[in-house]
Amino acid sequence: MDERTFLDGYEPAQFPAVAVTVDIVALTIRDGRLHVLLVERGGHPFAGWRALPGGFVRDETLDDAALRELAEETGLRPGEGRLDRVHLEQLRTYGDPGRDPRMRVVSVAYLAFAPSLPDPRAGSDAAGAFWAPVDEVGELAFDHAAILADGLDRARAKLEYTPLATAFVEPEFTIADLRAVYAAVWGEEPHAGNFHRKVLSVPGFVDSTGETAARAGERGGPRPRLYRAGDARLLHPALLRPDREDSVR
Amino acid sequence: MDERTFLDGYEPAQFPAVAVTVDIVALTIRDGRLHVLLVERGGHPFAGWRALPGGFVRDETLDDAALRELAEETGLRPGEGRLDRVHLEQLRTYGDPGRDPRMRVVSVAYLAFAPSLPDPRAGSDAAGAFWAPVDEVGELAFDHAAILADGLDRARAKLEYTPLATAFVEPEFTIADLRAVYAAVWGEEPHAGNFHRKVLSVPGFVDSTGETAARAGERGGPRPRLYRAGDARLLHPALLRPDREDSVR
DNA sequence: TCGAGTCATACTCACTCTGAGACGAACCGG
DNA sequence: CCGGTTCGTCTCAGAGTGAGTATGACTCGA
Repeated sequence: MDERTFLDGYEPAQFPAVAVTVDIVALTIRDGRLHVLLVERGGHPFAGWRALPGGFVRDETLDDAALRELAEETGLRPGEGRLDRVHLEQLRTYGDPGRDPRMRVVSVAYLAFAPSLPDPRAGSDAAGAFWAPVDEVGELAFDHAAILADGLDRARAKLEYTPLATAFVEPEFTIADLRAVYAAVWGEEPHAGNFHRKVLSVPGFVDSTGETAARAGERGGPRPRLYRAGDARLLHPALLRPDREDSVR
Repeated sequence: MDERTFLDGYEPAQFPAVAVTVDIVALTIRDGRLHVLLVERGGHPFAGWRALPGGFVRDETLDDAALRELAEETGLRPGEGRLDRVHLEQLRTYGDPGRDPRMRVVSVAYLAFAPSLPDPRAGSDAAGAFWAPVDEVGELAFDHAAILADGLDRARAKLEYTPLATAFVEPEFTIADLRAVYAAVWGEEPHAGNFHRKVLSVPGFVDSTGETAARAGERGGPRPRLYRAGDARLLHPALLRPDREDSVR
């Protein structure tokens, strides 16, 4: 029997019934604080609980499913306006039996980073979607609290060695804008002078536009220079976090 | 309707039919070269091709499924002998429609690191399993070449900032053993003196046993000291690879 | 219009980490 | 016993680091 004949007669039947979903950890910065996109669940199970946005995978790639769900929950369309500037990457897959009481559900979690997006309008699966500060999230449905924690860990780590921070700011930004991203995600303010020196010394992190902001900050100071994201994919040398003593355990 | 009533009447039916599998990128070092565990496929599709070991997920966690598949393909049992020293971590999930011609298959890939394991005996799903040097792998079935490439990238990167290298060596090892791991995975020999200094200066990377190897190497030299893996989970400072100019693109 | 406060940017300084090389002693095979 | 190899240590110059200071451009409110 050759491969053609085999495939024509193939009967996809005796594998366990499993549903595959995507869940999104969408992060943005509003008012200097890190926020995550949540939905309030309308139906069982966990009716009324907060949860990460997500849904079943259709006849599409996993990446496309994540982008579609993100678009549905925020009310924006892929490629429309600000949504095409979103950075999306696969985080991890969660598939413990029993994580969903209905049936076996394997969920591919995605991590999304975006400049401040408008307030979302409700999608079809959710009674409502909204941005919540990550330090005021509280309990979440399913194992979503663990997924969010993994997403935050990943985001904090990737700020160190990738130009990820540029995904949180407008296309033209100042060094201070970038510093505010690090402060919000890491929860501590980097030393302004050293941060400035390091960002400019890493090849390909930022490109100067030659322009200067039209106005200074609200509280004064000189008008800062404007930069665009460079073409680096990895920061070399990295911008390491101030000493964390969590290296051992 | 409360949640109990909802769940009792829940009918898992109208989600798309998807199969979930695990695929394993199992790496080890033999004769100073990095090897990956492969199987030769017995049945269609890709009959006769080489592939990564893997199989369907049963009523078990994804991690357990990966461990079970690894045990089946190597002929070792979990917890038996050397297999309990294997380091196993989730790599990434691959789910493009069409990656398997039979049906929609979402595959959760795992990365395994082990000290040199005995030659495997064939599992049930595979006509045979064997270790192949990673630089002589050639074409693989499905999208397994891409999975392997992602796994190698991850392994090379994790050597820098985690004590992963200790998973490739015996419980008691010399600094030179460790250096050989870095040389095999990175493809270049680190500077012996500097490597020695850095390994010993990173807190928690290795602990001295106080012992000395019974014999020196085949080609002479003093008898090296023996070490055990320390309790660090992250290396601080990291052992960075010699300059790679792939940071930009 | 003026003064106090804020901030971008540049610079200094002491310290640490790094790569490259050198060296002596221990140990191998022949 | 000898030549060659390796372990472990040391040195040195250069790069990167955190912490602090300095200057002048800008804000707001008096």
